[in-house]
Amino acid sequence: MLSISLASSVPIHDQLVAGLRGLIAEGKLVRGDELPPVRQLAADLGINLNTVARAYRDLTDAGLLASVRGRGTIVIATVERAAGPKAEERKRVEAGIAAALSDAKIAGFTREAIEAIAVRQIERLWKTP
Amino acid sequence: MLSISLASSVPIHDQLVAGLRGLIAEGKLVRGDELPPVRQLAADLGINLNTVARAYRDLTDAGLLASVRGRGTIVIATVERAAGPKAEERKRVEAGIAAALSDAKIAGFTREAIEAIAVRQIERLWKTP
DNA sequence: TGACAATGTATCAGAGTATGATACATTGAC
DNA sequence: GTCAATGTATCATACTCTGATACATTGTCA
Repeated sequence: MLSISLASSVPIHDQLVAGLRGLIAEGKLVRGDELPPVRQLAADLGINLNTVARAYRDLTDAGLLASVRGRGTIVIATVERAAGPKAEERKRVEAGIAAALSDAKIAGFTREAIEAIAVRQIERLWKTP
Repeated sequence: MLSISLASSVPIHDQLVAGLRGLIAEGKLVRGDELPPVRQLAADLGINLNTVARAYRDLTDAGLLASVRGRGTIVIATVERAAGPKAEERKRVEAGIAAALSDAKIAGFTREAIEAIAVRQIERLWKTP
């Protein structure tokens, strides 16, 4: 369900955060779901338990997860929020998309190719099943 | 023309690389343009010249810039490439877009909002003036 | 009720990276 | 040919990532 790359320059815990955020965004993890214990996930991925704990803590601080010592970690994020995104979040999101698209442009992607990729991913994330 | 955030967790030289890639992708920097000397750009941004040099070197290694000792640094990237993007680049680009969109989804963006943002940015980058 | 397993958290160490201060090498102009 | 301008190399310091290990909390079950 989750995969990481030890060769990548992006920190492992950031890869985990991105992966878990992706699962939540896709709806594969919903409010109330239990996450695997840090030791189990760490063993499955061949990394240290502290690295998984770091990712859990980051997402807990971000308000997406909740951890209780002795019990475990669950998802508390709800994708549909009552209030819309804040200005700060909008800025961050736009910057992230701009960086990805700039990269695509320089890499030689045509407008049609990048539009296809974007549309497909948006449909995958925002589809109403 | 370029701005950085010292408070951000992303390294300064990576911010510079992203910013310069963005300028190249937008066409504000084209093949042959001279970049400011590392000392000048460093002074303008209030950072060390090594940090700017690092960004220049990264982009030189990526084939976007060319530096000559004593002369300066110029842009050699051409946005329109003869060959299409490689599979590895496609994977990287898709991962970047997926991360940005997942972030947007969890932040509460609606499909319409994120589509508008994506379309606007794609048009800005790929417009044919 | 008490012992124990399961789970998250804290502490510390080693390796790597980012940033900066400083010195060096190369180019071109006068 | 000297000198200013520019990129590059070297070294130091602080910070971060990852991991090894120990601790604290929760719940179960005999």
